Amino acid sequence: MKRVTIRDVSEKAGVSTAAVSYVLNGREGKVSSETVAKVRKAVEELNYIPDFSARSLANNKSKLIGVVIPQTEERKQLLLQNPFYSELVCGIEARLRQSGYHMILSGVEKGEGYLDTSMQRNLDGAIITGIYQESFYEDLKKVRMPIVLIDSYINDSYFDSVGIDDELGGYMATKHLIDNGHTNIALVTGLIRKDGVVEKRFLGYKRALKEAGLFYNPDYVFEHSVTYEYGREAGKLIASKQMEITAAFATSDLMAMGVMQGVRDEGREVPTHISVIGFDDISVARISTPPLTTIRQDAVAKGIMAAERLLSAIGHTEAYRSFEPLVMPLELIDRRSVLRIGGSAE
Amino acid sequence: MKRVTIRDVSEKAGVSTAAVSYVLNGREGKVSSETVAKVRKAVEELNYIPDFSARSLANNKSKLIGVVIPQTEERKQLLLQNPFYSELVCGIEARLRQSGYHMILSGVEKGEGYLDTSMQRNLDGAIITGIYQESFYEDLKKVRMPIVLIDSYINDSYFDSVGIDDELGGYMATKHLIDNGHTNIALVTGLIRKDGVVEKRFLGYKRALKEAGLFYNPDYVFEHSVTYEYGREAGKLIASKQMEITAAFATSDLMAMGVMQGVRDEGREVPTHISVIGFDDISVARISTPPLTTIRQDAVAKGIMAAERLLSAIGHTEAYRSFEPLVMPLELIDRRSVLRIGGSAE
DNA sequence: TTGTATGCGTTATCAT
DNA sequence: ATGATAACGCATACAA
Repeated sequence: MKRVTIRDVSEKAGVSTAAVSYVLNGREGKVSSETVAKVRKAVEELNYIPDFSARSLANNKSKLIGVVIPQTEERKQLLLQNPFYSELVCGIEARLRQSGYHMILSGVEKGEGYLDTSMQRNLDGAIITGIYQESFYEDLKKVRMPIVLIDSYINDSYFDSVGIDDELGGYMATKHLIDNGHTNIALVTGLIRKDGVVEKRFLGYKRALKEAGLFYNPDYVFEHSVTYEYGREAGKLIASKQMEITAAFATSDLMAMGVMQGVRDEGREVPTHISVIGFDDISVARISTPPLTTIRQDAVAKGIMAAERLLSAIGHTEAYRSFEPLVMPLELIDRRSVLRIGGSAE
Repeated sequence: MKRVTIRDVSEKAGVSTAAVSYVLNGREGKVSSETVAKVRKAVEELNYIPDFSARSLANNKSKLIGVVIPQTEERKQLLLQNPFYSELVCGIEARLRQSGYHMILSGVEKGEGYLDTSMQRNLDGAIITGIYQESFYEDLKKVRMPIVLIDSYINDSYFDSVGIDDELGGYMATKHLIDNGHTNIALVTGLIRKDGVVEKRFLGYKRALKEAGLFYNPDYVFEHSVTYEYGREAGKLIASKQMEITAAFATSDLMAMGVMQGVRDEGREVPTHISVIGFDDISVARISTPPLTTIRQDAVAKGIMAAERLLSAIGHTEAYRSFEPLVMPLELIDRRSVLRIGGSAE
């Protein structure tokens, strides 16, 4: 299929390429309505489709957004297995497409930069989730394109960001357990990295403890990787050891599901023997046995808002730095995995 | 950050732009090793990054692959909620990136073409999953780029394809139930569309029935949408009605999970009262209660193979039509959701 | 082996 | 209002 160029259109319509370019880009005010009609007709008949590569070369706009999500360390595959990221991506893509943008979805080798990609592709902007080493963000800044960080506590006014109040979330979860009479509460979590979301949730956990006059016991924190498998392992430990633990706060639903299974592996029941509360409210949380009590955040909405912000930043050149970080709401979803114990009042 | 061009590099190195282009594109044979060294040095020092837009304009190669997956009808969001697609995408992206390609992931409005996108972006190829109207495929062919279809029974030698033997899968699942003494077997499925995968699974279901001398009873097929919700509804019907149904084959795990819940909603148990077998082996199948017996396919591998085939097709210009459709293996994973009933042998 | 010049499709500048 | 024409950055055919 031979490519139809803007020149073909201009010839067919009997006008200049500039005129065609004008009507194609909505600057119809600069051209007579008669010319507009002729051009539209020619475009239609020739089935003209503009070449974004050429366009990008001419004006440095690609209508392309880079979306980065974390990947598994071993197999270098996207972390889409975690439904949380899937939903995020769904939201982003839908919103972007609605405005005529496309999304390049990729992971990034750890330690490697994203500068190459952004420059090669003339990206109009990027949405970054996950947490990377500092040099990664420095690179990003050099490119001078709008960037939205999701779930990042990088404190740099260059970046716009959307997230949740993770500290509050951790507090809410732990408080809920405490309100139900639990005093020996485990924390099951992925690696607690500086400025990461789990660190904040961890902080919230400690705050709730302290507020209730409970001691923080380091032996009660099970920290490893954000996987079902590790959650299960932790669950086994919690259920088997001669510990007084009666409840666990898992910093992600994926892990919470594992914890519940681990508890069962040891012949004990959730919530009869061990109560469990998760974080995220991924779709399986609703359908697990028992249905998981959790802190809900709306991942799809998060993705949509991130895209929204990015698009608006792309529109308003250089004025985009003025954004306040966007903090999305949280909600406690009380299902069946937490048991009220003791005789404590509400 | 001012863009460093090939001209900057050539000047710094004291050679021509052609020389730079040669060493950058691996045609080092055309140039003295001394020049190569000078160029490499200059590239390094200037931190030169080629512009893919320009490259694309000059030689019609974009290093960009279009990946299309189905989307929800109502909200126009990607079907990534279904873990099956997530895994597919993971595999595709990982393999593509490994070869220096990027992926534009998108859904496509129903009825709308993909021709625009492919031409605008100068895509080097595309991977399509899902089933679309004929005109969609016709458009695709016009662009004359390599295309791999996943899970499609479009019979057109232009397209390469990777999939599984869905008929066999349906047969295996149904046969397994029959082998366990079941004779009244329901089918719970999404819309049975011509040339779609579920149609084939449906055919396999009927073949197993016929082979066992069982009658095909249209009242036993529950056909609607591929969702947990509908599965649940069907499960309720199956468990409540005064039917003789003792087992159900759900054409996707997502639905199978729903069926199990629906059965429970009616106060009955899986597999005690109703046996359930699914399809796909998504990750939650392993951790459901009870763990789901299912027909396993490896979605990640499917994605990797699709990407692999596409890349190879891109390499061998126009010779790519010679491919045989790739059929990936299937495996019955026997867990705990199917009960052996009656006194049948084997 | 190396350099020059042209084309790729579009936008934007500048005359007309 | 409209139409030439020069970038944009790279690859490559061709000349040296």
